[in-house]
Amino acid sequence: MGRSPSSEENNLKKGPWTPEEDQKLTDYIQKHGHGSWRALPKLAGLKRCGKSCRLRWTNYLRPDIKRGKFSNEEENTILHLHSILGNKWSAIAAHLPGRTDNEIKNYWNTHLKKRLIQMGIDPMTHQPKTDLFSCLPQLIALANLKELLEQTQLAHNLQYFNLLRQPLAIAENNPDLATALNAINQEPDPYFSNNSLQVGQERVEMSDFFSVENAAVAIGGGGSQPLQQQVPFDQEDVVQSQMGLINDKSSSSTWNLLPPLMDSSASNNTNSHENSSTGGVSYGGEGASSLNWPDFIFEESFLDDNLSEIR
DNA sequence: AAGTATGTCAACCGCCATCTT
DNA sequence: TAAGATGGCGGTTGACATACT
Repeated sequence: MGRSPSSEENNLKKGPWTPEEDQKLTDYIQKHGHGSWRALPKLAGLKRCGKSCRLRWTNYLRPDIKRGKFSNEEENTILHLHSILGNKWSAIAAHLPGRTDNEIKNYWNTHLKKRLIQMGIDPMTHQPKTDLFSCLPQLIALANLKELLEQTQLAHNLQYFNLLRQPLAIAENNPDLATALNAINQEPDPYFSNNSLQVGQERVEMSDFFSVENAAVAIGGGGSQPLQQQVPFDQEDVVQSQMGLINDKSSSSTWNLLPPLMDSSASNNTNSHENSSTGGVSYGGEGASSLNWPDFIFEESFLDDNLSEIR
């Protein structure tokens, strides 16, 4: 293990390759193959480390390297594979004949990544970015609620609420439950008694509340709305919203996880050739303003990830 | 025309996995 | 089995080109 001695330690050359060096390296490899990269520089008459030679050959001098602009198909392949593989540039390069991992990595960092960011898509997850700032009030409210739950054992007390809301009718037909209820009611409870509930330092009368939602407001949901309406308790609703299946602003979920959809009627005319060449998928730049989300958002992997969470 | 900002990409660095002894 | 050697990978840097003021 351990790293090999640096170039400076061995008085080896660094920096850009000269045409003469390129020629020496190419000539040697074409004659003898690269063999051991460590031994190669000496045999080829180069004052470079083996690693530098390997890099120069694999990324630049190799005869099968395709140079020039990436095609739309290549871009789409990179985007698709990156959504599956992440920053596995060599694995992605394996699917793009003639392209090197370094080239793909550079292209990703200088073009594709920026484009996704502009589209409001997280370049790492390939999913629409959540806007933390717009969610801040809800997040703070949730944090407050969590703290209160821990402090007052509210969760424990909510069980009493639920029992008190429904039990008698059920218990009539269920002797075991009736017995259990009796047992519970005989135990003095520090938080709930005499139809009132201890919430932090305050005692709240049960008659003020008929639902858990109202209780949530009372303990500092932070707004005029019931907390249930401020946070996406319905996970499926959120996922559907993420996938663009719900565009109804009156939906109970107020977390808008998608960046605003844009009207593409104008750009459709000017970029129809690009879209047609990419199977209707437009990844950004001038083609980014599509009314619909790019197809890769709806790919199986994306859907599976999200749907599995709510299963 | 000159200076500055920004973009691009070849090359390097350091880490890790695998191979060899 | 341990330790060194080697190749490969991903992140980062810095020189150069281009755009902007």
